Amino acid sequence: MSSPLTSPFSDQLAALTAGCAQVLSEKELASKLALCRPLKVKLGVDPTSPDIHLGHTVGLSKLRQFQDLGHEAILIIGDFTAMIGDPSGRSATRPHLSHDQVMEHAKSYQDQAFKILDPEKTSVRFNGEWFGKMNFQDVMRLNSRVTLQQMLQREDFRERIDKGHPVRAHEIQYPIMQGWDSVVIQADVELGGTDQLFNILVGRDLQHEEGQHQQVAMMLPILTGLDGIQKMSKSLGNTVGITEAPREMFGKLMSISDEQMVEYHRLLLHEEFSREIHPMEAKKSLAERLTARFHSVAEALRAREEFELRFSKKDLESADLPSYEPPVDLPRDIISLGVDAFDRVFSIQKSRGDVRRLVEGGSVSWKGEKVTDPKAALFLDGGGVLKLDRRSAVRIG
RNA sequence: GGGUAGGUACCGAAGUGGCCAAACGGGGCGGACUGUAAAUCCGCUGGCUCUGCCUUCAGAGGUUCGAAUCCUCUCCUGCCCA
Repeated sequence: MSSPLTSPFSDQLAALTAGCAQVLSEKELASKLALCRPLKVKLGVDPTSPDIHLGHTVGLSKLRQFQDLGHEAILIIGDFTAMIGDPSGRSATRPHLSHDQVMEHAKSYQDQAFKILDPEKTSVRFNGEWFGKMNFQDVMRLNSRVTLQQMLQREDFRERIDKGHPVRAHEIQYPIMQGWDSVVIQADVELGGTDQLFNILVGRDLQHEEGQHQQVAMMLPILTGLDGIQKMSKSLGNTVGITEAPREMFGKLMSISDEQMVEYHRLLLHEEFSREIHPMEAKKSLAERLTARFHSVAEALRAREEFELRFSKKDLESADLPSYEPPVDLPRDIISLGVDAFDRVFSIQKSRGDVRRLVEGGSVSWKGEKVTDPKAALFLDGGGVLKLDRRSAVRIG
């Protein structure tokens, strides 16, 4: 392929806008592309948690696409903005993070982002670089460029005000800061989820104030999390992390609803979901392909086989389960064993009450036999499989 | 600064002296059914040495045989006024 920058800009336009929920505006993007120079394309991430999940990859993939077409990818790590936390799509103030916490997250964030981006061609900028230097006067000057009324147009602020929920003054700084990032790096394009529209438009306003060309806003659809309702977000516990083990990833993807498959195909595989195939087959294929993307084809296939063995055929005996060796001094009653196994093998803290409920609910089995008596003691000699809940089972001995 | 309404479990929301570990709804978890889908049905949803005991109803004291409920002070939030 010849240098992408020499290709007619219209070729790029179609490819770049594909998959976008909204582009403000395509016309502006077209004229920027017509300049036949690498565009500065900005994507901001806030390291509010240490891991990148599939939801993040939607934007990162789009950024990668720009990169591959010869544009300049600028990944903004919002070490300062993360301390505020984007109030987008939230009905409550975010918990405050310390800068140290944020910087810890930032490192792994960056590493994980490079699983998608080309590290050689990515400029990574921390917005603490400029915000850290600002004094109060600078902050006031910046704030004077926007009006309170503008900030309050944001629907989530409005909503909270209407509901009588507090909106703290620092929260309205968030869009201003995100906008200022664009001014500092002189962004030509900013990518973001549709919930970022307001913030990105503030960026345009500020750029205009500063006499810069305004960035094009490219809004990407937001990936729904595993609950099928809310957006994928670590704090909602509905994510698939890109560093998760193959079988975790595969298993989690198998739990999405049929309706979500359309969206997952479109946003993650960039293709239309075919209704021709049996939904379960389609889902397995989806799970396998995505697992392969972050691991390997072989690992993905193995994850699939494991899944089929374990969950479709329910053959726990042959499944590759983590082994568990209970401490010698641990009582052999089902509750004690369960609590200890959850803790040691899965790093899940369960109370004795939790495990008791699992037992009473009929979830626990030992060597294929249900154990429903919370007082039952297991005779472990000879070993066997201890199933704890839907997803957790261990092999003893 | 003044007035006023509030702060209950993951969330929403009852309860206003004992029958309150706290109704109800949502969410979550488990089971049945399945395709780890959806829908539906059933159970569970503070901790424990579990027919009982312990810690919870913003926080600290107090009244009382007994408090989420009454009193005092403190902290926090909304709304109205300034």
